[in-house]
Amino acid sequence: MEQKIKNLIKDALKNLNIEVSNILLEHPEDLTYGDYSTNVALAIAKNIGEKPKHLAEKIAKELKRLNIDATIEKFEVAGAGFINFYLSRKFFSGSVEEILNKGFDVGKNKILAGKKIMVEYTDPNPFKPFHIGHLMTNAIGESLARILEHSGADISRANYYGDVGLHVAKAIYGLLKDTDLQNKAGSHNEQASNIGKAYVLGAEVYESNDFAKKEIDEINKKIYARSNKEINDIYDWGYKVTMEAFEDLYKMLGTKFDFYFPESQMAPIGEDIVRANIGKIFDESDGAIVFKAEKYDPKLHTRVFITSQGLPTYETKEFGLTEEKFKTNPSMNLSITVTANEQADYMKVVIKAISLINPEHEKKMLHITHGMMRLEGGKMSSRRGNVITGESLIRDTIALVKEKMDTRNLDEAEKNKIAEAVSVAAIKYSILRSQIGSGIVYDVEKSVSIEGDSGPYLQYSYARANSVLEKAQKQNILPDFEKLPEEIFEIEKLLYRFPKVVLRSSSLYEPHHIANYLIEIARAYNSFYGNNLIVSKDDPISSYKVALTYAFTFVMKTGLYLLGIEAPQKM
RNA sequence: GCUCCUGUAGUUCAACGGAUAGAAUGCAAGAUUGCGGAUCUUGUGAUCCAAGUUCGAUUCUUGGCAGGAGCACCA
Repeated sequence: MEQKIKNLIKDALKNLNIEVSNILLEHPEDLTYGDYSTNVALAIAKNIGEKPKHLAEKIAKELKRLNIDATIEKFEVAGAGFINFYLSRKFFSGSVEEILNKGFDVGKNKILAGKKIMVEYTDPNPFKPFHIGHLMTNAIGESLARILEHSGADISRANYYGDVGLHVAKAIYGLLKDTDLQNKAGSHNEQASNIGKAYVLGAEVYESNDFAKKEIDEINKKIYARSNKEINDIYDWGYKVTMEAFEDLYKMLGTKFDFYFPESQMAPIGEDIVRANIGKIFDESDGAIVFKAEKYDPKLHTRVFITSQGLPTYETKEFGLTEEKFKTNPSMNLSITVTANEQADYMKVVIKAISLINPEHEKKMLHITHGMMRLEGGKMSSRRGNVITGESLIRDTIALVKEKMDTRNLDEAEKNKIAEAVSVAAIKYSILRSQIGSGIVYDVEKSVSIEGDSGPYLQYSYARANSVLEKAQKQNILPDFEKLPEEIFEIEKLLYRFPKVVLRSSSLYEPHHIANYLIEIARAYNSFYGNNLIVSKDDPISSYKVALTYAFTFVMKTGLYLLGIEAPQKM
């Protein structure tokens, strides 16, 4: 449709002997301005030396002479020189029919067809708590992965985790000091939670107590060397249960990773590359191997790649990770890493270094950063340990959802499943509703109690539409396009725009456009629902309203899927 | 001190350089003998400041002010 209108405008301009390479056609924000709008007259008026409005009138006149089919109801000149197009009843019923044909494939496009893209996100470390920052990265990464997939990309999901390092030593120190925390009686979630506590304990004394600090450094060396049986046993157990606990969370959050990259294996790969380039790209400074990025870009800074003690830093490991990613996926077109924005500058330095060694890799790397997730009450730092864990946040949210739920025809298992889906929706929607760059303040109470701008509201709209369809099925009213209403409902004017919203989210790597769009269609559908009796034997257009309801459910469920949110039939 | 990000209704967020700056929530008023009241309808209310570019700036540029993040052996 869009192309059709563009061609029409092009033809009209040609008749006026005007050549324009790029015609901007957009959906006006305000539906009263029509379904499509172009500003060509405004854009070219100056070059041609005419008043925009006058030129718009001329173009409109020319459009009128062209053969326009029945999908366009009318068009008119408005404002400073816009030409607005109003689509017809026929177009909208056709678009609803198209959505029904596509089903859950609605909104798919092929702009990334044939592209292999890896998305790395979440990245929690074994032995450390999975905190709400990980939850945020996961929500964003999973949504991006699904959106890009919907655009035809061949997506793989990757997880990078610190299986060795000081944080492990801190946790093991804690476990050695407080052996109760080694209790293996509970579920792996409970055991992982104890290990998290042990980490907090170790992290605290590392800062405050020099003696403990030395002890932890010793443990760290023993972990690397695997020289102590007791430490090895604790390590193997702790590694296993914390990783298992993460998998439980991923399952609940709807993520399945294809690749796991452990830091311990990335480090030597990176170290080889760094050491091979000392004197060329890397310099020695105070006994450490550093990269002076400011030599190449004044906005960057120097970072240590190998410490004066000879240990590779995170920078070097990232180097190895990049190498490994491209090695395991030779034909990869793009490697996306999602992290919090505190790593933005650090990553720029690393990527700069990579560009000097392997410019091909650098061109295919994209770092997407997001703001902090905060709760009422301020800061959190995983190093200091005063964190809110992802699991506790979900648990608290579930408790609140259960209080609010209408439990009439549900058994306990079903109820739990739905409460879980609603809670995950509440959290994910709070994260994905706004631009990912800036931080969010998450208020558990509000995320579920807010009406009208929340994940649960979207799910509720979907579930209610499903009830309508159930009733229609019972009365044997099937979707049909024979008899059409005269009125064009707002919901119809929004539903056909879904593919364009997906396209936008996908090309800008911004999930929030979909979140905002879903709120719009939920509101429009609820309004339609409130003002119309949809299922009615006596109403000749009931079949069309049922078709419209089906279309809404397809778009809503697909949209929620792209945000990583489940849409239960009932709730 | 330097670098990056963000400043929009009371609050939380939108707006590919375009029209009367959209929603949600809050507040005020109203609807429901129908399909799920976690609903619907109406009203209320905002671009941090100052210059510049442009036919047109919330958007781009510069300078302030305010908040967040980062800046050498942590990740």
